Amino acid sequence: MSKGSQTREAVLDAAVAAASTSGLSAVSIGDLARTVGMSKSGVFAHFESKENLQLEVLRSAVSHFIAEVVGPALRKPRGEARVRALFENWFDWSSKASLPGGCIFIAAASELDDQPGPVRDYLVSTQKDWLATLSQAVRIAVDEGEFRSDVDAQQLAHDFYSILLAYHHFSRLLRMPAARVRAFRSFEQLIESARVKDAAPRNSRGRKAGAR
Amino acid sequence: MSKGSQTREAVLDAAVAAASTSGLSAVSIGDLARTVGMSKSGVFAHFESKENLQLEVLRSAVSHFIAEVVGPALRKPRGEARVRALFENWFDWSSKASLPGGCIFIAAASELDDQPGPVRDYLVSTQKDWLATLSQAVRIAVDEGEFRSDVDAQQLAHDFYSILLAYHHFSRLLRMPAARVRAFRSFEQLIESARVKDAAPRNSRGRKAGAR
DNA sequence: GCAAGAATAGCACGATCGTTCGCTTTTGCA
DNA sequence: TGCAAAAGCGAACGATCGTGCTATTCTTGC
Repeated sequence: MSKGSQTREAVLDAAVAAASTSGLSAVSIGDLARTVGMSKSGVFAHFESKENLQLEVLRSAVSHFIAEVVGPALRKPRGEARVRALFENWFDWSSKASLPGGCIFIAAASELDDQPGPVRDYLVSTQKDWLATLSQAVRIAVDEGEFRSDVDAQQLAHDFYSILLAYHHFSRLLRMPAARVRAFRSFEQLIESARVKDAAPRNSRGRKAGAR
Repeated sequence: MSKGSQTREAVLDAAVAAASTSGLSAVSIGDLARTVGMSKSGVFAHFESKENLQLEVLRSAVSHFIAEVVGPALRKPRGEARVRALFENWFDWSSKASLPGGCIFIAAASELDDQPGPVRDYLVSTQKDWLATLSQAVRIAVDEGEFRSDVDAQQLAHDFYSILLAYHHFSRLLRMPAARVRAFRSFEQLIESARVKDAAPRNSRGRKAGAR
């Protein structure tokens, strides 16, 4: 890797960390230069504009997200295991050290929701991709016979998302230690209610056979 | 009301609206002065500092919230009706015209969650109050015999909150028309699972008498 | 209707913002 | 090893930020 893209990545890493705590637009190029030990113009030269810097920050975060959350989960077996991995990896990602302010996408979401432009557009597209990935994993679990066939995959993905949003809110703003427990309790409850109930054959409602 | 506090309120109303879309710290005194048709120093004179202005913006939003959400709900009968009113009023509040960027507390929450200081402190205290109000209403519904006695009031309040957070996220960022439907579906499901089930007496688990 | 006091305007300040430009240093390939 | 290209620096720009200070204008109680 050339020297240029090397420092460029260092700058982006610092910018991602800063943006997760202070927000995308609050990260100034001057601050950024100071934390990486460069001149303002030296930093600026790597990005044609501040808007482009913000885009690159999100892009960098996305590729980390894919490498640390989506990738490992896709290596898990199809079905509930993969759904769990997606959620748990996501959870870990949002509280890892390199994101001192929590999940940068959640922070960016409420910052950009009324700021039209390419940065918002990109964020929206990544969030749609992520929602699609989640509901796709749920649909696979249905196909594999682990989740009930009447499970609404999109609604379940939506519910997973809402758990993480609440965790973010309660743990970061209110510093509630119970937030993590509550989040996983809600998650387990959702999984439980989606599962095919093998142990309750007395139930009178029609059910598909227990798959494999 | 004196002329002073009159314009002061006009400034605050404009500031609340602006903060709901752009965030508290993105609202500059210059912009504010322009929208209300005053000079920068004229606006500034009403607040000793920008930090104080932000505090007053939140305080103003809180008193509106109490007047439009909490107050009317407390006038409803104790029990499920009041719980419903709290949630629905909250929902309406977060999408009313004077808050073009949605619920200002949710916006402020993710903006301030890593910015220590009096503004954050105030926001945290109001959010704790609101959570307490919600779970108190749930507890009353339990006492009245409308909700099951094993309902975890805090968890339910937490779940209500998470529905609204998700609604905010999906409707504002992703502009999903289905967000509202999903939110109310989740809400009804929570209410349903909290309700005392009069129509299912065959259930073997111990239950209290059907209370009035 | 006038005087006292509140409300607002005008101007200036230092700081910081994103951005540009010309120059120097460093890098990497022939 | 030499040299073109890449990378980084330093200074400066216009704009805007929050915040003072001093006038001037407007409100309000008598």
